[in-house]
Amino acid sequence: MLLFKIALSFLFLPRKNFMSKGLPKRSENYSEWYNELVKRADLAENSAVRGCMVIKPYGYAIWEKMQRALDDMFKATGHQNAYFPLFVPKSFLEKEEEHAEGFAKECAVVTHYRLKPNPDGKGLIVDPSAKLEEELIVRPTSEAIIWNTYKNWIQSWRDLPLLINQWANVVRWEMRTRLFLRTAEFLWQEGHTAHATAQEAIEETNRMLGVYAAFAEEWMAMPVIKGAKTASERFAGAEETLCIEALMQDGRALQSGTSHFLGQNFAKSFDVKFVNKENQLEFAWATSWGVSTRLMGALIMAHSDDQGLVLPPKLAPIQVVIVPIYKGAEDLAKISEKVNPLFEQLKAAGISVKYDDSDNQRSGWKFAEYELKGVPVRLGIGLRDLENGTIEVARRDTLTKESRSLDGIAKYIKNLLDEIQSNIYQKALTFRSENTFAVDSWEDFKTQIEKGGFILAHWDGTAETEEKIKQETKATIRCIPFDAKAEEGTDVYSGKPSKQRVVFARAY
RNA sequence: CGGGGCGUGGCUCAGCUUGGUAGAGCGCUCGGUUUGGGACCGAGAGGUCGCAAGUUCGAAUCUUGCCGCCCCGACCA
Repeated sequence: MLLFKIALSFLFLPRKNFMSKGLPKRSENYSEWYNELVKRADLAENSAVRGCMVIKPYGYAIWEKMQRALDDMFKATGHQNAYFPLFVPKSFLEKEEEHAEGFAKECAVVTHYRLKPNPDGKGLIVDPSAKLEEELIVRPTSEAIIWNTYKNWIQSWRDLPLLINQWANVVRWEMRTRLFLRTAEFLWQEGHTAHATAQEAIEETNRMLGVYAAFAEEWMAMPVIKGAKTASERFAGAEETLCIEALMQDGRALQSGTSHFLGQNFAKSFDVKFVNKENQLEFAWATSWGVSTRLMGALIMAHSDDQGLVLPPKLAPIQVVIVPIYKGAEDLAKISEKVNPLFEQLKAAGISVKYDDSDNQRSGWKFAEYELKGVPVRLGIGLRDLENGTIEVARRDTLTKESRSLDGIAKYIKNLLDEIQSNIYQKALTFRSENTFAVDSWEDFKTQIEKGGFILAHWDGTAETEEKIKQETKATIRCIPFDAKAEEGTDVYSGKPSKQRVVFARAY
C-alpha cells in the first residue's frame, strides 16, 4: 500500500505541479507562455486602463538597471538629459508633414481642461465651457515640441552640436496591445540632437545605433543585427532609419532600437537656423533615437525557458539568492551565522545578493520561485553544508547544481556571474545562427518563413516587391544589414537583379 | 474596426440549461506537526455574483441595455 502510494505520487506529482504551478510550455503556446511569464514573474500586469500596463517593482527594477546602463552610455557619448512637456499643441505636430501623417492615427487628444459635477446625476462630466482653443496631443514622440524649443536654443554654430536625451512616457493609441511589446503608453528614452553638418548628424545616428547594439549584446546578452530600414519602414519624417533587430525564440524578429537621421526636415519645419563660420544662415541637421520598455519584452523572449525567466546577471535585480535549508529556529540561527559573513563578502564583491530567510515558504518553494524570477545564481545551504564547509551552487542558465567549498566562494561566484552572462549570450547567438537562412527561391522562402527565423534573401530594392512579399507571407524586411557582403543575385520574388541580401522575418 | 471568449472572495474557476437567498482549490490569519525541489492537519477571516433596468413572491441564474477586460485578425516601437 505504501509502495503504491509512493508510486502514485511519483507518477502524478510532476503533472500536478505543471497544472497548478508551472508555466505553459513555449513549444505549445508561445504567446501564452510569454503572457503568463510576465505576470507570474511579477514583472507587470494589465491595468484597469485598456492597453496600459502596471509595471511591478520587480519588472521596474530591471528597467531601472537598463536605464542606468544606457544613461551612462549616453553621458559617456556627450549627451545631457532634459525634460520636455507631455503635451504637444496640434499645430506643432502638423508642422512636419510626413511626421504628422505618420502619427495622426494613433494620437490621444486633450480637448478640455475641466470637469464639473454632473447636473443630471452623480459623477463628473466634461465642462463644455472648458474647451481648449487648440487641442493638445499627448506626445507619441517629441520631435515637434523639442524642435520648436530648439529654435530658441540654436543661434550659432557654437551652439552645436546640441546633444539632448529625455526619459519619458509616450502614448500611441494602439489597436492591439501586449505587455511590454506594445502598450498604449510606454516608457522610453528619446535622444534629440542638432548638428551643423549632415555628416556630423549621420555620424551621430550611427554612433547611437552602436550604443544600442553594444547595450543589447553586452548587457542584455542579446545578439542584434545592425542595419537600415527600407523606405517604407522608415520613421515618419526621417531621411534614414537605422535599427537593431533581434531574433526571439519563436523565430520572430523584434525591432529593439532605432536611430534616425532626420536631415533638415524638422529644422525647416520649425525654422531652426544657425549662423555658420562663414556668417551664413543654415538649417540645423537632426537625429533622434530611442529604446523603450519593449526591451523588457526582448529580454524575456530572448533567454527565458519553460521554468521561467532567465536574466543576464548584469541586469538581474537579484544576482544571487541564498536559501537556507533548515528545521526550526535553532538550525536557522546556525545557518544564518554562517551565511551572514558570506552575504557581506558577496556584497563587498559588488554582487547584489538576497538572503531569503523568510519562514513562510519552504526551501523547495523558494527554489521554484527564484527560478521563475530568473535569479542567475542560487546558493543553498543546510546543516549538511555546515558540517562539510560547503554550499550548493545552482545556475539558472543551465539549471545545474554543484556542491562547493565555502573557501573562496565570493570570487568563484563573481566569475560564475560573468560566465553566465557570456553563456546566455552564446546560447542566443547559437540560436540565431541556427535560425538564420540564406534563401534563393520563392518556394524556399515561403516554406522557411512558416518555420520562422531570419531569412537572408535578395531584394530588388523596390517598395512594390517588398509590399507583395509582405502581403503573401507576412514577412517584412527587417533591415538592410550593414555587414552584408556585396553579392550579385536576383530578387527572390521578382527575379530582378540585386546587389546584396536583406533580412526578412515575421516581426512583433 | 471585425470575429471569438470572459466578468462570481486576493487568484483560478464551479454553480446558470431547469430561479429558492453562494461553493471548491490556491492564497491569507491563528495553532500545531514539518523542512536538501512548489509540505500537512485543525480552526478562522474574506463575496453589493461587472453595472442598470425589467420579469417574478423570490434573480448569480431569465430578458433588455450598458460597461470593462482578454484572445485572434487588419495598423504599429
